[in-house]
Amino acid sequence: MARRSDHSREEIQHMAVAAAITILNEQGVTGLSARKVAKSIGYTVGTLYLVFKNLDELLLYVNAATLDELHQAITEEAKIHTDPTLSLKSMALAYLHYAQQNSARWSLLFSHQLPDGQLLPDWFEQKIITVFDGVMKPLQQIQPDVNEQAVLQATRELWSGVHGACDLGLSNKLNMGAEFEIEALIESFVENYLFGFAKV
Amino acid sequence: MARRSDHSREEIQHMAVAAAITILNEQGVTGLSARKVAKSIGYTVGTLYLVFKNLDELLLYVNAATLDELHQAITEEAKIHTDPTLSLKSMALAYLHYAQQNSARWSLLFSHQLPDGQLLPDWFEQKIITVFDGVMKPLQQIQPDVNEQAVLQATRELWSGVHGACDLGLSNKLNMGAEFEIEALIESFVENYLFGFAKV
DNA sequence: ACCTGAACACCGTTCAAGT
DNA sequence: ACCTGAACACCGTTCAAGT
Repeated sequence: MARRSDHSREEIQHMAVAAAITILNEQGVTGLSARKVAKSIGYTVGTLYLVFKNLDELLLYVNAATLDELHQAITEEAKIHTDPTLSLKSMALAYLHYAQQNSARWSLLFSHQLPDGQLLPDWFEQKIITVFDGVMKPLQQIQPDVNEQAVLQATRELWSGVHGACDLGLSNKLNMGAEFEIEALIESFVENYLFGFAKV
Repeated sequence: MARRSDHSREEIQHMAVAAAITILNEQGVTGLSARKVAKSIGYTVGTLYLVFKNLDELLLYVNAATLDELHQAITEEAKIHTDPTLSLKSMALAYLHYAQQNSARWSLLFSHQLPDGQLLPDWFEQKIITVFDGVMKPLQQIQPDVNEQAVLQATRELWSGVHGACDLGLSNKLNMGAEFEIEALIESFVENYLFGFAKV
């Protein structure tokens, strides 16, 4: 031991991220720890700190992968429809379904906060922008003459709503009776918001 | 030691909840622990487990107090205006400001999940309903002829949006340029949604 | 009956020491 | 140069023992 060079720095990083995702899926957010990740890739905890600044940095890479998958899940839905309202509705439902099927990863993506008030790195912010861009296009179709700044803001307004509904819905904080379903709520929400957005 | 009876069960519970709130305000969610709460009220950790089933139960009471305060902050705003749209706008802003000023407590309220998939106790669900009731009244004013089921759902649609905007906005996940402000975004969101809600 | 203190099984993070 | 193993300062939770 104590000198192996079985894997490069980058290989260890990738292995760790993959292991973390598996642990998240199997044991949830609270089941994840640096020690478990290290054990699962056959290294000591110390090695993880040779390759990542700390656990937060590892989680950042995990969240980056989640954000990429989320983006893919949403935009795949968008291609099917030519009507922008239908596109946005099915994108919203795709967002919900991704959250339902990957609840631990989805919840880590939004609950994880860097310490102090450290800002997210630029390449991570870029990924967020890319997701919003996918939502923005159908909105531009609906209101082609409005200035870009307004569409940018509307994108965030609409997506905040979809996100909030998924978040509260999946954590049972909407007090939904059996009477109404989260899918129907999200569809109706998108409809109502878009009607207001199209009013100008 | 080992037999004091300085305080009743209920007194220790209240002291613990108050201490937890102070720690949350001073050290944030990650700074809170059962051991710190115990130390701060002058008891051993073990005593906490005589009075609460576990840490989750203590946090539930902390969250109940937060929910009460949130409700009060929101409904105080509602009384000032007679116009329902203005009421809902200022309620949304009151929600945002409470979240900004009590970020640790607000974030615990929504991030805390009971283990397994245990359901929230009835008295806690009742508090959630009470908050939604405050939002529901102005919506009923806007659409007095629509059935209650629809207004119930619209309440959740609207409030999910406000919640999502606060959540993403305060955790810097909206990728807001300096160009637009979270307050303006929330006001515009409420306007757009209500326009769609009033369309029927 | 009430409370403690120590124990158990975990954490994240660091770093001297080994090869 | 790369990795380990042990240490440090923390966790939540339990429970025999003390008064």
